[in-house]
Amino acid sequence: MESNIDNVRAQMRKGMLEYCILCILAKREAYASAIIDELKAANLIVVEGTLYPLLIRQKNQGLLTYRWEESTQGPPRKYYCITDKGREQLGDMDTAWQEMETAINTLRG
Amino acid sequence: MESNIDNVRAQMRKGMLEYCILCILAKREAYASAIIDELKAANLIVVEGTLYPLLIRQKNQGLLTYRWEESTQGPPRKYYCITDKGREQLGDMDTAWQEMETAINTLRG
DNA sequence: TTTAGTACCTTGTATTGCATAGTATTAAAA
DNA sequence: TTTTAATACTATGCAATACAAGGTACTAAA
Repeated sequence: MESNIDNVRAQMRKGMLEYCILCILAKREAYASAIIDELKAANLIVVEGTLYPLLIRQKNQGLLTYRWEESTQGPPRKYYCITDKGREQLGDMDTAWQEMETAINTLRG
Repeated sequence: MESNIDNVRAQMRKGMLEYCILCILAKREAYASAIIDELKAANLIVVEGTLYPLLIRQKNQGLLTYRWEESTQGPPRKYYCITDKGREQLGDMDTAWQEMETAINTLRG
């Protein structure tokens, strides 16, 4: 049986990963593995099979673009960067996040 | 077409309502309509069809109990109150929430 | 006795998030 | 030359949420 808190975390995380991706790419462009590393550094464990569909979806929504860059350590890397539309969406997400923080503080206080 | 921020809010909210219910009931027992009112006061709009199944599930998980109380303004009310197990779960959820806050601050900072 | 207000509950469904598992490509290392 | 490590990508499907819509039942007032 799965521990309860794991499920709680999983549920809370839903809808947050897209926000996290935009947060990362708002600071600098990055390729998938680097994004995964940064998420891991923030204690959010994400695997490739989770991240790629998200990146593709955000790219298709016009929130991201990408460019190829050669690497001496394997195949070319796909560097994603945020678009103007992506920054706009990120602003909306900041707002939503702050509202959620406010709501929790109101209820918990 | 639905506005983007509404969708963002909806996604972020997923998984948060159970936490919010426990937050409310940790302060005082309440019946469904009162819970909806308090959620609304925190800018979280929830309808009955959403709340009732959640309350029933949390009751079945042993997180809540309830007692009936007569009302002079209509049918009896079902007052829910949080159990010890519910407070334990609430503690886990507080932890998960704080971890999420930390993660976002790390990524956004 | 009908109507309005309050309260509780159920069912079905759209959405969709994301995990699992597997494939393909490149270059360096053995 | 073969293996390994790093990277990119796809397909499939489970699990879970929250909402919409509809139903039941009790009380009091018109």
